[in-house]
Amino acid sequence: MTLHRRSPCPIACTLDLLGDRWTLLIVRDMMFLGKQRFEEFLESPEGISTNILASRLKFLEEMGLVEKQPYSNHPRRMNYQLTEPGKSLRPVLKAIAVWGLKQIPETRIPDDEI
Amino acid sequence: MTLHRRSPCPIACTLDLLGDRWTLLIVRDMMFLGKQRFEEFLESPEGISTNILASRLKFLEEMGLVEKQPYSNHPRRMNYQLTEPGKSLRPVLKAIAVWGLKQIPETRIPDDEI
DNA sequence: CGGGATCCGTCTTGATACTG
DNA sequence: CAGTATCAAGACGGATCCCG
Repeated sequence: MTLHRRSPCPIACTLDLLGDRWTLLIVRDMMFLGKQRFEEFLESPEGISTNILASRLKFLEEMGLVEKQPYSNHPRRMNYQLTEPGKSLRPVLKAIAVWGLKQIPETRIPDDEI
Repeated sequence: MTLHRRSPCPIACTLDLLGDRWTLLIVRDMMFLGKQRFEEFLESPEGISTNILASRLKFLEEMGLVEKQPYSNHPRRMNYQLTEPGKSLRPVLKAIAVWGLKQIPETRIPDDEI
């Protein structure tokens, strides 16, 4: 969540935004698992905690990668969806997944993930 | 530097290894700028500090992504080079760079970077 | 001089408890 | 259900020290 830009390098800047252990997992859940609600993200096996999830969702929203909308007529039910810039992270997640599958033993794509 | 595996997901596992603001920048310096020495990494504009650099280099070595060798006949001069698994991160860095260039304003590839 | 290790103050993370 | 408050633990950064 660093907002200070360390250099003009696109790799450094992207890592400033997304270089942590959680942010891209939320994007993964949205992109490949179709998750949209706070509680759904909490259910992922990595076990993100509520304050981290809230702060990352807010940051993704501020970055314009995610949009938050009220869910139909439920009072406090929120819906998080990837924007087009958010969806454009797909090749990044794909490259990371491919590398992990090849280089890290015993990683695998769950059945419900594309 | 988390060694605890949160899930079998290749994205989560890769983020456990490389999901921080510094590790992939060292790989970038090796891969695109041909840097090989401690002092060269320190010179990058992002300004990594010596303790962080030392710990990340050690971790990359432990992961088998980097190899450390004595430099010719200089006594303590060390040489850090990417192994084949390390070099296989190229598509990941490429995808990150492409995304950053397109989505983050005022990022650019320095002239000396490919 | 090159390559770290160590200390220390600060900032960030994350687990848990709590709230509307 | 969807978060916020709290607070301990860890990561960062930078200065300095050390060692061949």
